[in-house]
Amino acid sequence: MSRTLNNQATVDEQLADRVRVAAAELGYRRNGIARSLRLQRADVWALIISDIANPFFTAIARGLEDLAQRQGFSVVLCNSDEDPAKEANYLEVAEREQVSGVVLSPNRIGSDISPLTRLGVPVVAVDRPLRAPVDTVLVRSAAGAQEATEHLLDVGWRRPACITGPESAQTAIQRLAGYRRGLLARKRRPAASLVRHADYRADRAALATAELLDGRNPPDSFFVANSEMALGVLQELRSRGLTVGEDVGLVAFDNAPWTAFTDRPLSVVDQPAYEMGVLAGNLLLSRLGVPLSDRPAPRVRRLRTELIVRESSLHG
Amino acid sequence: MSRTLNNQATVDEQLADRVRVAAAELGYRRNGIARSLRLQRADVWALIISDIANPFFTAIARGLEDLAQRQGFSVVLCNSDEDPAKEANYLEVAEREQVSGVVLSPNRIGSDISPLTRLGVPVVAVDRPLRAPVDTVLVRSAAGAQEATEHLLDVGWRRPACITGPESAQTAIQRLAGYRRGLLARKRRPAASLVRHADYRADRAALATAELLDGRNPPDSFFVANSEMALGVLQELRSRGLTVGEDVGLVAFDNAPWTAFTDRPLSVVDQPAYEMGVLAGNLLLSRLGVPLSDRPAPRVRRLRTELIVRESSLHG
DNA sequence: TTACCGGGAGAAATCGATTTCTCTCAACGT
DNA sequence: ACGTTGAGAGAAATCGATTTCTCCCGGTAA
Repeated sequence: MSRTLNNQATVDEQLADRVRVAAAELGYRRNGIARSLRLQRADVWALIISDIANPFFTAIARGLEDLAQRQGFSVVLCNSDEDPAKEANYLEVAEREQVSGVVLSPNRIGSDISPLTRLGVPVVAVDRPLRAPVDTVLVRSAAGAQEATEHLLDVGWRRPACITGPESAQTAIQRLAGYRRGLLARKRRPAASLVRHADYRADRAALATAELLDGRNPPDSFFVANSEMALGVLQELRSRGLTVGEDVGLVAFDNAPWTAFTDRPLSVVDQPAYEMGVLAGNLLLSRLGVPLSDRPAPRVRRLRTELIVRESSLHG
Repeated sequence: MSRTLNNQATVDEQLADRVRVAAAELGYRRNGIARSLRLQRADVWALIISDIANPFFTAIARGLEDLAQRQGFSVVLCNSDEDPAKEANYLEVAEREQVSGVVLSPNRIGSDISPLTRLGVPVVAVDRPLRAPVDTVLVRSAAGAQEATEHLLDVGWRRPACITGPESAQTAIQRLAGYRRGLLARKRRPAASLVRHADYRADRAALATAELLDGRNPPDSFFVANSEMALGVLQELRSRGLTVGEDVGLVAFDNAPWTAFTDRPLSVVDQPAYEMGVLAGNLLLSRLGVPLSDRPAPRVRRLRTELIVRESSLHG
């Protein structure tokens, strides 16, 4: 039976046919659980992302899933919701269910994945680094931020501010660093008074914008570290009657679908999220059939962003 | 061992302690696969949604997951991507892995879930009905559309158009029907020339908008059946120099995060997506421990929408 | 004192697909 | 004609947790 259904060469074709016919007639369905138990693995990957409502992560999910599907794997999507406890729970679920691979956007750099690595389950970190030595897919956030900042300066804005994420987030740190480098590359001196850490949410970004604009030496433009915060910035600017791409310059991270449709369309730093998902899947694949001892050293891949200039960064 | 770890009453506490200590020392981790094989079920629910990039569905996912987590279940999220083949594949995966329940937003009313129901795995349909007799969570789309249309008329718009989804989508049909009822309720005669079926995507909605505006008797306002199409409408209006909430009225389905931040903020029909997820989970729960024969007849729950009036529907 | 009852724990069966083992039969070479 | 080889297929072992079966022993009642 097993030999027939898995198309082993040693089975007489005539008998195999009879088996298949009988199986079809009886409505036989193979039990994936029993199969996994015997094979010590499931044809399932887990993708544990930190925010299912963030289009950036859902794009990663699509990339990973399209690849997985082509390779005969299914993807279990889990939402850790930026909550370390939930993340730990899902890592445990992944371990218990013996998925064959895990892609994770870790909440903290120190997230504990040892139960998985101990069992030889390959783990790939995406978007954020992990202290543990695993394959990692990152974005050249700093370079993207630098390019965005230089762009603002190049089109004529003189005092770009930076609204970045929480200090606990690697991506926020990188984007701030890139902003600073952009200023330096254009012979401007970075000023701490032009930098605000928000929490990647719209509300706090709106507050930060207000603060900046009410400061002694207000900025004339903004580099914003993600698209949700850009919404907050836009709101605050509008409430003051300021138009982006005219009175104020704006570039934000993330090429969310709606960014092309706001008034004015947003200039954005596009992260190759879909490709990140595909790449993470390929890294997983490259370790799947391979015994622990033969596995290559962990690799870190850094993908380039692309600056998409629309209208919000135009200089009036 | 099993008795200890599952806290059976019949185990001597002292022995149980020794077992637990030993288990901890050896780094014992229970094999969820073997457990599922024996118990003939996994503590996993599958949620098969049709578009992971749609905030409406991710909100359903959050609701379902929060409930599941409280009940000790994990949620496997699968993305059918409006593709019947993918949907069928994931239904099969769910069957093979013997998940204990499935929540599905079916691509077609005729989607075949018989393999699951035959095994006694409860299925709940969300957002869209299924011909098969299962618990279903729907939105009172028609009522929401009617309310939105009446609102447009009540604030002074005289010729609202309707841009709805494809004719194959139940939700699109419902929303169109609601639009018609709204007109009739205010003594207006629905005109086919003011109705367009787009495909729930921005591009086609932009085209439809252009068509309507270029018609002989153009509309002065729009009821749009989802938020992504609203993006397309906004784009087309802006390219013609028309401002919503001033020159043109607009109400759209879906309270997406960005709708509050566009210029002007969009008046929307808010669907209780999170609650739908919770409700679907509760329907699943109510059937889980119950033998097939004792199960209640399938129930259909219809949730109310809420009209959120912002500025895009204001009459100039 | 003997018979019975019941708690507790070790041993064995169970779940279903896969893999390994073993046996049969036929073909081939010497 | 006999021994060897190998293909093919049925039987049995395997994966690991749970559940059932069995047995032992202490306590209680007759």
